[in-house]
Amino acid sequence: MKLSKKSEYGLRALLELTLVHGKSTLQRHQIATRQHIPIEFLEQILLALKRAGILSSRRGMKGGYTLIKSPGEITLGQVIRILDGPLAPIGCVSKTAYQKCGDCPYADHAQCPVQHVMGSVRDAIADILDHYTLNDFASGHRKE
Amino acid sequence: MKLSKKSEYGLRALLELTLVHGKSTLQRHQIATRQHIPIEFLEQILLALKRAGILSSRRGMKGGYTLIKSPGEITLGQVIRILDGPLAPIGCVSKTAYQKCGDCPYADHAQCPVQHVMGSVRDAIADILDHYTLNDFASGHRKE
DNA sequence: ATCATTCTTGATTAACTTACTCATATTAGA
DNA sequence: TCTAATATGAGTAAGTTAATCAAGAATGAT
Repeated sequence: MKLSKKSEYGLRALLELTLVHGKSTLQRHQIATRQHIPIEFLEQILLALKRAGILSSRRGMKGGYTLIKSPGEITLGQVIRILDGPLAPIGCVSKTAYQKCGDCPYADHAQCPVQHVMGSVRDAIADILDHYTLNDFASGHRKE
Repeated sequence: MKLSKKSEYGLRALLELTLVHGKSTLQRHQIATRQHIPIEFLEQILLALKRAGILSSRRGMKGGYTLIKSPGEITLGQVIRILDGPLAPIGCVSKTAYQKCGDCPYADHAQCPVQHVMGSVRDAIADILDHYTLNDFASGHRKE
């Protein structure tokens, strides 16, 4: 049930970008020093987020990274799915990346007790993270 | 956010023991074949659960494993903590195994946005798993 | 007592994942 | 064209997961 460093760093990097959103861009070394993230690892993370359409970048002098969407439209759930994969504790209860469990002894999957509990765990996690935006994150509390 | 095979196997093994609880004991090979679990790996899991005081065992002919407590008193949260460690997504929000995050740039930990969200995720997970007993698990739904 | 059966313990391992690092592009601005 | 920045891909050390193996110790049956 762990959040990887990759996701943690990713969230912290996006936090910095949220704080300056609309005002300026940030370069990787600025993000790295502000959040104590190893710079080369941070780079990979930023590029993954870029490929996923969450931020854009410019090279050369005056280059840097910016959020491409408004921080109110990006949820932590989206970010963690990009960097860590599905939120679900096991593949067979994932809604965004379902995978059937090969060795499950329950022919009728709906009867599997593991699937039953883990389904509710997944829903509880997703309910929080898919409604928690970068704005909520930056202000320290969820809106609504 | 993954549940390990170890915990999954552990839960499925305890399910079998719950089904025969009060009636008979089960040997490791019975559990292994009923739930398609590699037998030597299962053994490690059963012994960990034994050391944790959840089940007892007898050697020799007519040996086997039994639940030492009533299935209504054992929660999935307990089992997963034994086999996988804390439920919390990051150490700094664990209530049963707190660990401060060394590189966190927030001097005042209560101000850390990551800690804030992950705290509620932890609570949501624990709220489900710490109230879900082996009885609920075996019958496929939570009591209350 | 002895033997087969079953749990017990500890060591070992192959494959995978995590968290990086490094080298080498490529692009943009001065 | 020189320099500051991002881009890309390969490589790696350490740790975790999911087992496997071998040898020991307790129990019951004969």
